[in-house]
Amino acid sequence: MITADSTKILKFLFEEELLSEIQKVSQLQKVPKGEIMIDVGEQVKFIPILLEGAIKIVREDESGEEVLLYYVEFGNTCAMTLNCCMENSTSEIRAICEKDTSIIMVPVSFMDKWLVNYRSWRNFIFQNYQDRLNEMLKAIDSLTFLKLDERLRNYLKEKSKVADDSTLEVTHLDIATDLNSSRVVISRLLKQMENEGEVSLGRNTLKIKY
Amino acid sequence: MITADSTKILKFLFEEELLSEIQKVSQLQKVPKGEIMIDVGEQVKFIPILLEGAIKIVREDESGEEVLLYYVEFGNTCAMTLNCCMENSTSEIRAICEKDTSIIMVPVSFMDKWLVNYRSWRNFIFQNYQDRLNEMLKAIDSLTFLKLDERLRNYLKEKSKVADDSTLEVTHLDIATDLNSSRVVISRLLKQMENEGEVSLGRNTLKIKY
DNA sequence: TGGGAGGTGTAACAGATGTTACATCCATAA
DNA sequence: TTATGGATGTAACATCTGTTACACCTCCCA
Repeated sequence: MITADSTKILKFLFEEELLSEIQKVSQLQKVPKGEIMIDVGEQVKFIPILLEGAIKIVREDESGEEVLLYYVEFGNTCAMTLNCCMENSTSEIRAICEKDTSIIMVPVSFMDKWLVNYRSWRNFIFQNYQDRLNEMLKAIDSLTFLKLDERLRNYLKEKSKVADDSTLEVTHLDIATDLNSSRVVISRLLKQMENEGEVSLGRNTLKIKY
Repeated sequence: MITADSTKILKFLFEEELLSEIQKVSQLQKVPKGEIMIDVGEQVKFIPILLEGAIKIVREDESGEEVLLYYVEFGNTCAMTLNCCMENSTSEIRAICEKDTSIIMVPVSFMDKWLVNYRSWRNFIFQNYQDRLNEMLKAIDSLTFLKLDERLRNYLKEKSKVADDSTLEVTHLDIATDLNSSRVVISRLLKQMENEGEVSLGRNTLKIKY
């Protein structure tokens, strides 16, 4: 059970009746920046809907190497998670809070009933699957067709969009991890970009200039 | 309208009543090996369900470079296509017949009604979204974490599984295109694999030894 | 206040992949 | 039969990315 106020900002997504159902059965969770919300191998029994903040979704292989897949923002859910909560399998991805975040947790048991009863719920679920497929496609494009310098540019642009700030608080190592590269390589490329006037660099910060 | 026989082999997926609805409203299409079924930028107004054969799904960038995403086989549909037929957008991918193929084309207008009325249809659609997301994840893993020689091995294994034959009819250029690499590089790696006894090479053919 | 941990800069080198160039081989159409 | 185009083999080289090593800086805590 959560307050009606919490769900009100989702009224552009769901009809009144569904909103009050959501409100009745869900829990509100606040997760601070940097915290791992869902980790690889965990069971998930809730459908998370993002009220505020942003979550970054990361893939990890057996040897512990990572790569950033995409961000989930306000009003969306993570289809990769739907995946595992419907199949009763474990998470293939890690979800990390990029900002302080509030999410509504809907028990997965309502999924099917709402699909039948609410068109808006069907739309929501499908829209999310489609958005996630498109994000994955973008990730594949980037990995396949772009060199690291372009991937880096896109990464910084996207990250600054999510942060809504052209100054980012990141280390070169953070970036290297997200791009599955190495710190030295990222430092090299960033220095080049600085020389070209694309960014300015500082300890733990980086400003994108337009 | 198609014959009842055509849909009978899908009875492990759908209940009797839905099967007969499908039969009433669908069209059967046969597409020969090598033909492009759906191309980038095309509108799709049918949900394709594969009865026989296999389809390979390929991503292309603006400059015409390609990469293989995954195969769709018997009893499945292509979620990337669902995507575009539901949103009324155009296809982001190309679908090419890997073998002679029969598909049922279901008009997209039935999608929503069946979602409400048939649990088996809901399961089918969600299972497909999830399978496709997992295939995309596999593609990302491969592109991110593997060197080209391992990607090549996986590619050959997968292709031989789909063909159900350890002898493949392919040129080195075909392979290079699917992996977004270059012919010379693939020839080099294949020659190495031949020297290690992993494959034997011939003109237009390649046999995988175990 | 001194020392350690983590962040950044840079050079030198290694390995993987892509490119160019050219030879040869095979199948088939003229 | 010969000519042509596509397929393959191979060498030499270019480029991108990763690795290792080390210097130096900043911050914070003992």
